[in-house]
Amino acid sequence: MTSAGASRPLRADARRNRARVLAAAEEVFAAKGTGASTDEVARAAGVGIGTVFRHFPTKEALLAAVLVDHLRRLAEQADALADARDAGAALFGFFTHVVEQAGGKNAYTGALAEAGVDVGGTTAEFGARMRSALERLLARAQRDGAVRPDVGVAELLALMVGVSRAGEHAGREVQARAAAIVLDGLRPRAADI
Amino acid sequence: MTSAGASRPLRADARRNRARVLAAAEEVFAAKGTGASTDEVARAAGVGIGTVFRHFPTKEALLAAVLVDHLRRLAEQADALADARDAGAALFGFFTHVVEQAGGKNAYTGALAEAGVDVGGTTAEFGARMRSALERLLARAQRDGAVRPDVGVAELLALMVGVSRAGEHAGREVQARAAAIVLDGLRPRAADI
Amino acid sequence: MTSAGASRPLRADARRNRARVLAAAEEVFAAKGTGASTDEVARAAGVGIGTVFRHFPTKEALLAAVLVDHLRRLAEQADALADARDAGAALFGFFTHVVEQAGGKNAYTGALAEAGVDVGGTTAEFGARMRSALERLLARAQRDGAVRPDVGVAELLALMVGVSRAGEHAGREVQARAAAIVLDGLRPRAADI
Amino acid sequence: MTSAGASRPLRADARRNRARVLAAAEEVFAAKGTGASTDEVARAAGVGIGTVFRHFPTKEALLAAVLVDHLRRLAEQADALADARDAGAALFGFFTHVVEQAGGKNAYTGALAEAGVDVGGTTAEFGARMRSALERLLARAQRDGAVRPDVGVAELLALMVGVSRAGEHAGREVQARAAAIVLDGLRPRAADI
DNA sequence: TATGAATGAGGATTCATTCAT
DNA sequence: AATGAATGAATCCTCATTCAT
Repeated sequence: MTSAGASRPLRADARRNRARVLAAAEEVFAAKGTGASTDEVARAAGVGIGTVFRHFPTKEALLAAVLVDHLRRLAEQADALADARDAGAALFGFFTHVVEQAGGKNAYTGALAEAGVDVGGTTAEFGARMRSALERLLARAQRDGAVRPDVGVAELLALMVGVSRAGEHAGREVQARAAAIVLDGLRPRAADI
Repeated sequence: MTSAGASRPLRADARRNRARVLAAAEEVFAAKGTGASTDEVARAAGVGIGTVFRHFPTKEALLAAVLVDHLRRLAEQADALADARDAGAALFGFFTHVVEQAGGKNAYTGALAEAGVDVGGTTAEFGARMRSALERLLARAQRDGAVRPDVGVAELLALMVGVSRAGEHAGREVQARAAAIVLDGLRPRAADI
Repeated sequence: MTSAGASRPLRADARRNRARVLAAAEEVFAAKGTGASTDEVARAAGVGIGTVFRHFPTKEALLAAVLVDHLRRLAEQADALADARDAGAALFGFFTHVVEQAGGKNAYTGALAEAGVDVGGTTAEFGARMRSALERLLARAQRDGAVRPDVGVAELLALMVGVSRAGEHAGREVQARAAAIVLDGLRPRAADI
Repeated sequence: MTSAGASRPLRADARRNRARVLAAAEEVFAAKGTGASTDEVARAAGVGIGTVFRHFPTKEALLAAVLVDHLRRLAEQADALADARDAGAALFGFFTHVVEQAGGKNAYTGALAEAGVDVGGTTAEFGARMRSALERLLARAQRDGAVRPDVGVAELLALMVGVSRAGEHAGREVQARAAAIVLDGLRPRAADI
C-alpha cells in the first residue's frame, strides 16, 4: 500500500521474472496447447508456481498476457509498415508473414483471432492498435489499386486468422497455396479496372 | 469393411440412446468446446454417465464419433452434388453452405479439419469419402473453367476450414464477405482465359 | 412362487448355466485375482451378466460359491483318504497335493483359508466336512506314530494355508522345499519315541 | 545410488506430512486391505487427497512405499541381530517376532512376501538388505548346528510369509503352534547329527 | 429364464489456486 | 518477493447391481 497507483514500477528482478514466465508460457502453450498446466509453465520458466500466480493471478490472465504480447508485436510490425512505399506489397507481405509464423501454433492464432473482435481488457488495446495500423495500410493499398475497394479490415483479419488456423492441420505448402488464393481474391478483378 | 463397428445390430433402445448421446455431445461440444465434461453430455442426453461410456468407451472416442458423424453428413452432401449440372455453382454452393453451417461451432470445424488430414480410424473413412466427392466436383469445375486449374482439394479443404474457423470470432457478415473473397480467389483470373 | 421350498430343483438348462458360471468364475478369479469383474466372468462363461446375477445375487455370493465348490472337492478327497491303509502317508500326501495344486492361485488358497475358520453360511458346511475328515486322518496318523501327538487340525490347516500362500510369490521349488520342512516339523522328534 | 528419491531434502512440514500419510496408509491398508481408497488414507492422515498424491504419485506408489517402509524396519532388525552371540536363537527369535507382529495384517505380510521375490524399484533394495542379513544369520546358525544344513533363505522367507499369512484367518494361538512346528522342522534331525 | 443395456456411486488422478515458510 | 506444499473441486472411468426387452 505504498504509492497507490495501478501498477507500481515493479522491482528489477520481479520484472525479469515476469518476462521469463511470459516467454515460457508462450513457448509451452504454443507447443502443447492452452491445456498445458500452469505447473509446466513454471517449470519451463525456472520459477515456482507461486511466482507465476503472483504475476498473473489467473490462468486466464496468463493466457491473455500471452495474447497481448503477441498482438503488441504484430501491432509494432504493422505500424512499421504503415508508411511503406508500396502499400500493396507491404500488406501482402504482412499477411504472408503473419500466416507463416503462426504456423499452426494455437497461441499465435488465438492472439490474432482476438484482434478481430472486441474483447475487453488490455487485449483490446493492442488489437485496436494493430487494426488501425492495418486500416491505414489497407486504405492506401486500395487507393493504389492493389486491393479491391470493397474489402474491410474485418474481413482481412478474419482471413488472416482463417488461413493461420487452416495451417494447424494442413501442411506448410498447402497453407502457402491457400494463402496465395486468398491474396488473389483480394486483388481487384480485371473487370473492376 | 467398416473399420471397427458392425459387432451386432444393437437393440432398439440402445440404438436410440446412442443417437441421443451423440446428438447431445454434438450440441454440448459445439456450444462449450471439446473441454466440456462427459457428465454434462450425459445430463444433456438425459442418460447416466455409464450409458455414455458404454457406447463410447472413452471421451476421445466420443469426440471422434461426433466428428465422424459430421463428416458422414458432409460426405453425403458432397456426394449428392457430385453429378450436378453446373459443377462450379455446386462447388461454390457447397463451400458456402459448409462455412455457413459451421458458423463458428467448434465441433463442426473440428470435423472439417480432420477431413483435410489423415487421422486414423473411422474418421479417415468418411474424410476420404468426402475428399473424393469433392475431388470429382473440383475436377469438373476446373474443366468447365469455373475454377482456376492450379487448385487442389487440399487447399480447397484448408480454405473451408479456415473460413469456418474465422467465423468463430468474426460475425456472420464478416465471414460471408471473407468467403466471397476466397471464392473470388478460386475463380480463374482474366489473364488465364 | 411355485413350490415354496428353499431351492426349487432348478430347470435343467438353468443348472447347466449355474455350473458354467461357477467354472468360469473359478478360472477367472484364479487367474486374475478376486478383483476381476463380474462382466469378465460372464464373458468367460458365455452368458449375459444378468444370468450371473440371477444365480449368484452378489459378487460376494459368487466368490463364496467358488470357495464352497473348492472346499467340497477337497472334502471329497480328504474323505476318500480317511480309511487309507497308511494314514501318515495319506496325510502327508494330501498336504502335498493341496499345496501343489493351490499353486499360488488366490481363489484356491482363499477357499482353504476359510476352511480353518468358522465363517457363516454354506462355506462352513464343507469346511467342517473337510475338517472332520482330516481330523480322523490326523488321529490315525498320530496313533501310528507318523505325526507328533501335540498337533491339532487347526494348526494343520493353518500350515496348509500358509504354505499354499507362500507359493503365491515364491517359485514352485521353493514352495516344495518349504513344504518338506513343514512336514518334517510334523513328524515326531527322535526324543519323543 | 538410492533408486529414485534423493531429489532434495524436502521441507520440514512436507516431511512431516509424508510421514503422516505413510503411517495412515499403513494403518488403513493393514486394517481394510489394499483395496481401501486413497481418500480414506487422506482422511486418516488428516490431509487433503492432493497431498497424498503429491507425495505418492500413484496408489501403487503408495502401496510400494508402505512395503518399503516395512522392509526397511525388518531389515534393520535383522541387521541388528546379524552378530548376535547365539545365531540359532536369534534366527528363531526373529522368525517368531516377525510372524507375531504381522498378526494377519495384510500390509505387513505383503511387505514380507515382496522380500522373497525380486520386485523392481526401491522395494528390492530393502528386500535385498533383509535377505542378506538373514543369509548371514542363517549361515552362522547352520554352522552352529542349530538349523539343518539343507535350508536356504528362500525357503526361510517363504515360511515366514506363509505362517504370517496363515495368521490372517487362524487365531493367535493356532498361529503360534504352527510357527513352533515350522521351527521344529528347521532344526536338524537327530539322524543328521 | 436369459439377455445386455442403464444406472450411478465410488475411485484414481489432475490442476488451478491459496498460504505458510 | 519467491517458493513449493497443501487443498479440494472436477474429471474420466469402472463395476456391481437393477430392469426393460
